[in-house]
Amino acid sequence: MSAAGGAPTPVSAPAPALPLPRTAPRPEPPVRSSRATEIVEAAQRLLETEGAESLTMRRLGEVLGIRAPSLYKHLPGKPAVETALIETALWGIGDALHRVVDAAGPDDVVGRLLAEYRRFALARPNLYRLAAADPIGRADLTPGLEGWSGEPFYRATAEPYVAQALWAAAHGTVLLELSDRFLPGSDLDRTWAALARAFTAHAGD
Amino acid sequence: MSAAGGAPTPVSAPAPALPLPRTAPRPEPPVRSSRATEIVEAAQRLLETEGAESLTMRRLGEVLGIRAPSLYKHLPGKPAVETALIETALWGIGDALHRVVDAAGPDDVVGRLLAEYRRFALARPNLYRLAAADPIGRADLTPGLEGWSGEPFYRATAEPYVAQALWAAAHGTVLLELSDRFLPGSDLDRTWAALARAFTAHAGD
DNA sequence: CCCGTGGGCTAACAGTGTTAGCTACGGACA
DNA sequence: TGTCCGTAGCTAACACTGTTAGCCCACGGG
Repeated sequence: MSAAGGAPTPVSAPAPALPLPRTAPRPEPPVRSSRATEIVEAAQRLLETEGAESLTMRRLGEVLGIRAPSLYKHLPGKPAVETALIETALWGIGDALHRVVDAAGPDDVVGRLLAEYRRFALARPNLYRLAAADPIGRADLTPGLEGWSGEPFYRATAEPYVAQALWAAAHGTVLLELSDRFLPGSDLDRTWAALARAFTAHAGD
Repeated sequence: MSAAGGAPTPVSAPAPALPLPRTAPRPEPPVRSSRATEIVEAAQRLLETEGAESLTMRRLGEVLGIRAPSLYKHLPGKPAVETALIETALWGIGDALHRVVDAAGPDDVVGRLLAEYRRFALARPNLYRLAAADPIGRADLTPGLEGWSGEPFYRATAEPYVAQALWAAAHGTVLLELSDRFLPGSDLDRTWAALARAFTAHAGD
């Protein structure tokens, strides 16, 4: 999987220079009280079944048979709920993608990675959108989680900046697909295929 | 600008099959009353200077020397203000990108296009984020605007699905850069360069 | 003169996140 | 057994959001 080797060898690039965690360990999930865990799980169900606009403190209390202010006995506020959900998403994505990179040989790692990324996001659209919402409370995230969850892209490309570009491209494509913003009638499989092709070596051309 | 032209000829692909507007005319901006125009302009200033959370009807009235309910004499509601701002963004992006494709010869069109896309978004971060927010009120957008503003990507790649992938990739990269979600210490110029390289023909390799 | 309309106003409603303060239960300890 | 204290619920309330109803005044045309 070096330079002139077999398949994935991405676009040749100038010298990489960036301190990167190559095999960061999976971070430890934070310890939460059992009731807090129940609340977060209920929030996730609520988010997926009824959408982001229904994820309100009063509604969340309602599905738990509780009034909204009581939630504050277990969690400091709504941002904490959202952060917990974002972490759920990041752990899920990280596990799924690492699994793909572990399993697949180096033939078409990029394609498999993109497929899994897409599959994950489409299966939990509201959760993915929440995690993609702009002002991520990075200070409150489990340290190392964000990096670890994106690491499979680095493992699959072997060049840091290509990895970042690939990750960003996957992110953007998923977002546009979720928001249904591609031209009506588009065959999105082909869009994803074009993306994979762009990030795969063109030795056979 | 046909198929077997000069340089940009991207990744070779199977048969494209999608009804695509190749040179859609620039849509007509909607006619708004002069007061409504003032309001939208004030909203844009407010959005850029104070951020999205300050874009509230009361605050918007305040900067205009007016109470919030009076705004409803000119515009049907807040979604209408946001739609107007999104249209502003789309027209701006479309004009800027078409200009690039018009001017640049076919050498490194992709790179120039990406650079301009990035420049535009970074100059108006809050506006771009607003336009990127998920549930775009497509029904209320000026017809043809969305397609026209993305058309430069099609002109630059000559293959529809590569164009979609490139557009999505640019979108995702901008969003991550705006949200500061790349690894700290990253040289984003290099990330963008890697993206451009991935979508450029590798004839010289 | 009268009348309508454009463009402002206040009051109010339903909904949001959040805080303060009360209360009831349940387990630990003297 | 009696006391105490923390846990986990509650109601009332505040400040904020978008939005509607209804009032009022100035201006311009028949």
